[in-house]
Amino acid sequence: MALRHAVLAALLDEELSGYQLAKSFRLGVANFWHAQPQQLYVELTRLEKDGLISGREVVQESRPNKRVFTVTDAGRAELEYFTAAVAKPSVIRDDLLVKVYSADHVDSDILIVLLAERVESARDKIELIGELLRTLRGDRTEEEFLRRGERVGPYLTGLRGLAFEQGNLEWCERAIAVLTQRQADRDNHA
Amino acid sequence: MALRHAVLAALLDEELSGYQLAKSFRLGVANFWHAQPQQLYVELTRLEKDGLISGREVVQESRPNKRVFTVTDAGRAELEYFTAAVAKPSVIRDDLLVKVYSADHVDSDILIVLLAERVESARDKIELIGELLRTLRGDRTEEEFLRRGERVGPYLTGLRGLAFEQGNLEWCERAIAVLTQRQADRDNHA
DNA sequence: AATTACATGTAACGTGTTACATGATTCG
DNA sequence: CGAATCATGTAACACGTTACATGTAATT
Repeated sequence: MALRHAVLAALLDEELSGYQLAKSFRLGVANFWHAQPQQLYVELTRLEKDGLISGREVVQESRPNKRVFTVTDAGRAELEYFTAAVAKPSVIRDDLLVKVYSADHVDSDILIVLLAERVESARDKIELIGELLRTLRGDRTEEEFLRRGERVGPYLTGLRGLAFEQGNLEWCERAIAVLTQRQADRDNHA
Repeated sequence: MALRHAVLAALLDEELSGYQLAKSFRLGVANFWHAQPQQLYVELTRLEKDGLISGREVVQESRPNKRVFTVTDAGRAELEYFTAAVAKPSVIRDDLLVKVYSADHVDSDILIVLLAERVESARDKIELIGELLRTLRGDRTEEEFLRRGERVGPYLTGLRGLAFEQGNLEWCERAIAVLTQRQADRDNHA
């Protein structure tokens, strides 16, 4: 059981449809849990069947109808139970790092291009999370919000995501510099 | 295909047995790819069957015999092909962050304990990676090593892992401070 | 007119985790 | 004498990804 709790957490403050949930995953939740929209629909079905969330149909005009979900008491209990259990170590999987690990055996040019692309996507992500955080805290300062605001949970995880992407950015730039330098040295030598 | 390339990358510089590979994953590779030892044995079998690595039996006295593996030319080609392909965005999954996301709805005491545990494991990890990096660079300075050393790939990914764990550490401490503060405020109010 | 956003699902397949299974040797 | 290290695997199950499948409405 895994995605299950991420979904429950995402539905705690807001009643969401599968589609909106997917959006929420792309933004906030993605900082610590990835899921394809399709997987979310499957999970929502399961959670409802297990009585941890309950759905209700919302009729819309000029938009397809949708089903929105809220966490039930049983769902809240499940989340509390989950929270009390020991946290498994975090899982990371990153293609790009696999490639960099092989740096001494593969073409550096390609790596530099891929690293530069990652720099760009990190920048975008930083921008996005920045907006999310601004929205959450409104016109309060961060200090003030963290002290008295509602929804510090999402804010804190947002901060982690932000730091992660900044780490990505800095590391990618460093890696590009190193690989470029080595390439220049090698060329001079030849 | 996923773990497959991480294994190939890990076997590039060194001939390793399944057991040693598992160790290598716990240390260096774990910074960007997680795998259970069991999974590695399965993957090694598959890779050998596909001709991407080749194994040879090493007879040992006073230790069980083992099979060590090297990457074949086909394996190297496969890695190069993989490297040239676009990198998928990195995947993160972290139980602890799911819990913190729910911070406004669950017991903070538990969260603080879990965060403190994570601080400890981050410290351990930082220690471990530090040693790994020192081993890799020998008596050279980092600058010097990155410029002229062999095996900069593993070194660079090590640096990323280090920064990641330091980010973890700082963030956990911040989160603990925030949650503690809020709890104190709430108690004073009551 | 085309693209993006809204809206929801199923089926096949690939991947990963956990539990099960075994056994020798070394270190504290 | 018990725990950790060395050493390798299988089987059942859980989880996740990709491809397939469909259709309306708003925006550019």
